[in-house]
Amino acid sequence: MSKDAPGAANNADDATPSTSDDSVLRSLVGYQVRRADIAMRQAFARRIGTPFGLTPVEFSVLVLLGESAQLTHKQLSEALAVAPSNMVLVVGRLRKRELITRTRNPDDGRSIFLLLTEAGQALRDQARAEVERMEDEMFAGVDRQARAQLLHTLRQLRF
Amino acid sequence: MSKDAPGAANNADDATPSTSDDSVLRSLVGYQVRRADIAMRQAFARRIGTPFGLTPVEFSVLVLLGESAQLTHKQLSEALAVAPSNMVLVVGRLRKRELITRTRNPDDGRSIFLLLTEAGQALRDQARAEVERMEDEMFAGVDRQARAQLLHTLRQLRF
DNA sequence: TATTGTTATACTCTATAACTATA
DNA sequence: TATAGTTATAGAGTATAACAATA
Repeated sequence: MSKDAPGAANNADDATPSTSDDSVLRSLVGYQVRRADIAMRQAFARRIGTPFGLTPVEFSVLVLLGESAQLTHKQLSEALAVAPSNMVLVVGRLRKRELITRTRNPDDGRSIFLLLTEAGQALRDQARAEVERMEDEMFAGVDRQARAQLLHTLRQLRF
Repeated sequence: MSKDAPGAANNADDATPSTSDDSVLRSLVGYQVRRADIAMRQAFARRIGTPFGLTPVEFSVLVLLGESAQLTHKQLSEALAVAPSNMVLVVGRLRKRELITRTRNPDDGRSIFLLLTEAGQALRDQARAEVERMEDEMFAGVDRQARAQLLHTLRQLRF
């Protein structure tokens, strides 16, 4: 089916000897997912991380708070698979930049509602637009149907 | 353009409030790839890492050396996107366990050829079989065509 | 007693700089 | 001078244990 892009065979003294491109690693999903993750995190760092001063997790927190106000540390922690102790640090950084504020939960004194400030909303909008441009460019050669199926298949992963 | 995935509104006292499952994060490839990577690394740790004492990179080194004898540190480093200084540590661990051996390159005294021992080959075969079983299970609900297309699309990523 | 947020800490991965020996 | 391997180290990300406040 897929032509599998064989590429030119390498000469023995070629500068690009047998790499992982030829390997059975190529057919392991775990390997390809890891490579894609590395590539996308590097692109994120260059396109969003440096210009906006946001890590992927910080960006995700802004997006989630932009959709549902009054999430708690715990909810963010679970949604993003970040340990509660580490989420405190993430939220602390965003709070110091006045991108989010806190209000106590009136019904349960243990938890704290987090909320985007206007600056937080503005940064979220800019960053999100840039992320979408970035992904469009990275998948420029891939038709939208294949890209949609990629998302669909990844979501079916059992873990 | 994008319909912004409204989803059902959550009750305030719902046990499953708006998580990333409802979020626009769901439609970002970078986010889904990262989730898949985390899931597959956890599964790898449980199924291969602990029983065989191998990290994903160590496993990949064994696979590459199993296919092309006499690779160098530099070649492994480039193929697996691991810094040369860190590859030294990876190879050092495998060497201490006598899974690989070293022979000097007779044509260039600077580089060193790495080679699987018999124990290294045996471990590689066992680990690789287990990895394939693991992936089959994790993609049990996904037809083989979709799984093949997943690999194909991931490989098309531009970075 | 259990849960939320928090602090402190350790551990792994990754990145960078500098050194050696060979070319 | 350039390259392969190596050492040491610093940083980021992640994981764990313990604690205070609240339920």
